[in-house]
Amino acid sequence: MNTFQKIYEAVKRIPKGKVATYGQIATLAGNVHWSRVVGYALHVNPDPENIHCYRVVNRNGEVSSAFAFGGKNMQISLLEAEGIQVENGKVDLEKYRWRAENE
DNA sequence: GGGGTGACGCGTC
DNA sequence: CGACGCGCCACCC
Repeated sequence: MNTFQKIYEAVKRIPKGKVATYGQIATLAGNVHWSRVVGYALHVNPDPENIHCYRVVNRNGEVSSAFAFGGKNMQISLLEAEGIQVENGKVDLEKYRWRAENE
């Protein structure tokens, strides 16, 4: 199991209508310090259809500005389509943050 | 083979 | 409360 593979698995675990932070993904993948690798892993995103990278937001709940797969607006639209309210490019982590430890 | 960078996170100043 | 630095891993030059 490669590091990237773990990250992808963690991202795929994010349920519909929920979002996860890079830190969450990094923790689920193995180490919280992999936050950078998580970003890079999603950057290469070999399987965007299965890897819902748009559900991953930074620690502030804000979508990545470098999300160039269709524009930041596209990511927000996808999140709203799942029932996630996005305000000013940010989501309410207190309400929409996926809590893996609660599963 | 070595060095620098990157869709980040957290602690400290 | 805002800004800066350090740490981790993988990829590119």
